[in-house]
This record gives sequence, C-alpha cells and structure tokens, in this order.
Amino acid sequence: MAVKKSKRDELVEVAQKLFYQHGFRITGIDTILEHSGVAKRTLYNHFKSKDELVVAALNKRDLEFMAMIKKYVAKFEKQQEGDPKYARILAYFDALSEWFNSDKFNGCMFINASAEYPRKTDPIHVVCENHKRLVLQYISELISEIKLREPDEVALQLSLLSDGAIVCAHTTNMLNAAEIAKTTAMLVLNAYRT
Amino acid sequence: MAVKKSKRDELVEVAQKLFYQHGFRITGIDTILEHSGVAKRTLYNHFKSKDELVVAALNKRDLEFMAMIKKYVAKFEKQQEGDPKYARILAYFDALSEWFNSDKFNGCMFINASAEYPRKTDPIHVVCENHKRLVLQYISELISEIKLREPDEVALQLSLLSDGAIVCAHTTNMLNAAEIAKTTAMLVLNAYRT
DNA sequence: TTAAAAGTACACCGAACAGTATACACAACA
DNA sequence: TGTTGTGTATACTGTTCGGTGTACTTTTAA
Repeated sequence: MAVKKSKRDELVEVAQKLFYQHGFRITGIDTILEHSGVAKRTLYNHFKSKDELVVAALNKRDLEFMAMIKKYVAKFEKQQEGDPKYARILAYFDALSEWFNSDKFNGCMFINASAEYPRKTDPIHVVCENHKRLVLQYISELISEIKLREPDEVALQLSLLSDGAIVCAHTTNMLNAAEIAKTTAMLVLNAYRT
Repeated sequence: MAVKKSKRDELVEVAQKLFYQHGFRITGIDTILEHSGVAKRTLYNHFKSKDELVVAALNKRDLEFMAMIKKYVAKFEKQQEGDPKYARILAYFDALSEWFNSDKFNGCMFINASAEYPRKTDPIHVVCENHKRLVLQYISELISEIKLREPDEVALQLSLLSDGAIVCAHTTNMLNAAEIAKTTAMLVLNAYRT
C-alpha cells in the first residue's frame, strides 16, 4: 500500500529530479508545478523562495544518495577478494561504478549545485560543502578497520579519487572511471598499510 | 602599447569572466553588454546566439588555462627535488595549488559548464569533453620521459586526481587539495616505475 | 573620394521568470 | 455546526530573458 505523500514531499521529489536532470537555474518553478500537479500557492506556503526549495531538494538527495551508496557497498562487499578488511572500501568504488552506469546518472548533484551557486556563503553552496564532508566521514568509516599509518590523510586521498571519478564519468562520459579510481585506491591503501 | 581589441574579442573576454565567476545561465546577455560597453546588435552580428558566445568563451578559456598551467609548470619544475624526470609532473600539482589559491579561482570552468549543460550532445558539453581530453594528453606528455609500465593508465589516474583536487578545492574550499593529490600522484608514479 | 563594412542607439518582441493576490473548495476536528 | 488548516484555480505583478528591426554613424580600405 502506497504511503500517502504530503504535497510538500511531492514538490521536493519532483524538484529534486528536475534539478538533477536538467540543472537548477534552467528549471523554473512553473515546470516543477506542472510535473507535480500542485498549485503555485501551495508551493509558496511551504517554501519562502525557490532557493529554499533547492535546499530541500539537496537535503533529500543527500539522504537518498547515502542510502544508495550504502546499499551498493553492502552488495559488493561480499564480492571482494583478498583481505576482508579491505572489502568495504573497495566495494565503495564498485558502488560508484554501478551508479555511473545507471541511466539516470548525471554527475554529482552537489558538485553541479556548487557550480551554479558559487558564492561560498550561499546556503545552497553550504549544503554541498556539508554533503562532501559527510561522504568523507563515510569513507573514514569504511577504512576504520584497516590499520593505516595516517587514516585521515588516506580518507582525504580516497575522497579526492571519488570526486575525480564522478567528474570524469560525467564530463567525459568515461564510465570506467570508477575502476581506475579503484586501482589508485588500492595503491594508496597498500602504501599506508602498517 | 596595448593591442587594439576587436569588439568580438572584448565580448568574449568579458563573457568568459562573468560566466566563470557567476555561472552561465545566471549571466544574461544584457549584463555582458553592460560590462563590455558593446551594442546588442554588434553581439548578434558576431554570434548567432548566447550558446555560441558560451562556446567562444570556453574556447578562449581553454587556451588561457593551458597557457597558465604550462607557465606554472615551467616555474615549479625547477623547484622539485629528486629524480628530474619526475619534476614536470610533480610541478603540475604545484601549478594546481597556485591556481586554487589565486583570488579568482572558482573551480574548473568546464566542469561547471558541464553541470549547467548536461546534455551529452550539446555543443557546449562537447567543448568541455574536448578540454578534458586535452588536459589528459598534456599529463601524458608530462610523464612521457619517465619509464612507466602502463603510461596511459597512469595518465588517466593522474588526470582523475587532478579533477578530484579541483572539485574538492572548489566545493569544500579545501585549498590544500592539490598537495593531497600530489602525494597520491607520487604513490602512483612509484608503483608503476619500471 | 567613396562605398562597403562594422558599430551604435533604442525601441520592441513574445516568452519566461519568481513571486503575489484573491476568492473559493474541502477536509479534519472540536 | 463552526472553525481552522490546507489546497485549489486563475489572474496578475514587475522584471528579466534572448533575440530582432530599423535607422543612423563611424571606421576602414580600395
């Protein structure tokens, strides 16, 4: 039985999809209303401005993205060879690959948003910054069981690889970017092994 | 003595700066005209549409970016320690660092453009793809004197690191991203050494 | 000198933009 | 029953958007 969604949730869901697929500034309020079948007044009863809706969409995306990645990591973790301590972090790069090859892939929504809202103090830009921090934290967790010389430094390097792969896959359509990043990641992990 | 610029060049120069600093869709034709002091009719005598101006701005940026990077690489090449064969590629990451810390830094203009024009067939998106390919080729050159087991694979890994650093520096304002990437790069080069 | 090329000013177009006003419908709940 | 909260439709605001039409001026080069 389908859970009845509030109008607010419907708006955020539709907005998130359109923003991700086509961009933020190019997607008008009216387009979102058409796709969601909600009245304009209702939108502005829930959100003070388009920017607020953008923030809500990004926050929703943040939750869904983390859930997706964690699901894939759990799935690919079992398929890793070698030392089981490394299974989770290596599965992360397989998770990226799965994401890149999905038909809806259009880069990282937060990197895209940062490009369209470059002012560092802009609430939208701040949300993106926070998301990236969250991913870094997650990567830290994934390597926490491995005994490494400088775990924080390693996490940063892997996070950088992750972003590089995402951008590469998006702008140059190089869908094997995740595998390349995975290769580098193994190198890094090996180098910092105690 | 200053070289007299054509109106076309003036337009492209102003457009490039505004697009890079604020974004593409947010920057209107009228704003570009105000900043350049050129008549609207003149713009549309040189360009069929705003999109054509965007492409011209990106092509100019492509030239200037490569020139900037090459200049910095030449500068930092001399300051590298260790095997001189590695000097150029390591200088590349110092070049990135210099760029990140300049006051005009606002991420990679081509990554930003890809975000705003996501359609893979869009001429604007294609220009971005070509730029990334050019950078990859340049990285290949930088490592060409080093004897490596799989130079193409290494170039891809380093290019990925480069993009990761750029994005990281832009969205999370982590200005030492280039140093982190450099550390990883040294790891990669070491691993593929013959 | 003269004629073409390039640039200007300015009014204008229809469409889209974010956001508001108003009046009405429907549901829940007390 | 009455009230309150939520959503609806529709029209409208003022502004900006990309782009055009036209008539005039300036520059350039044969």
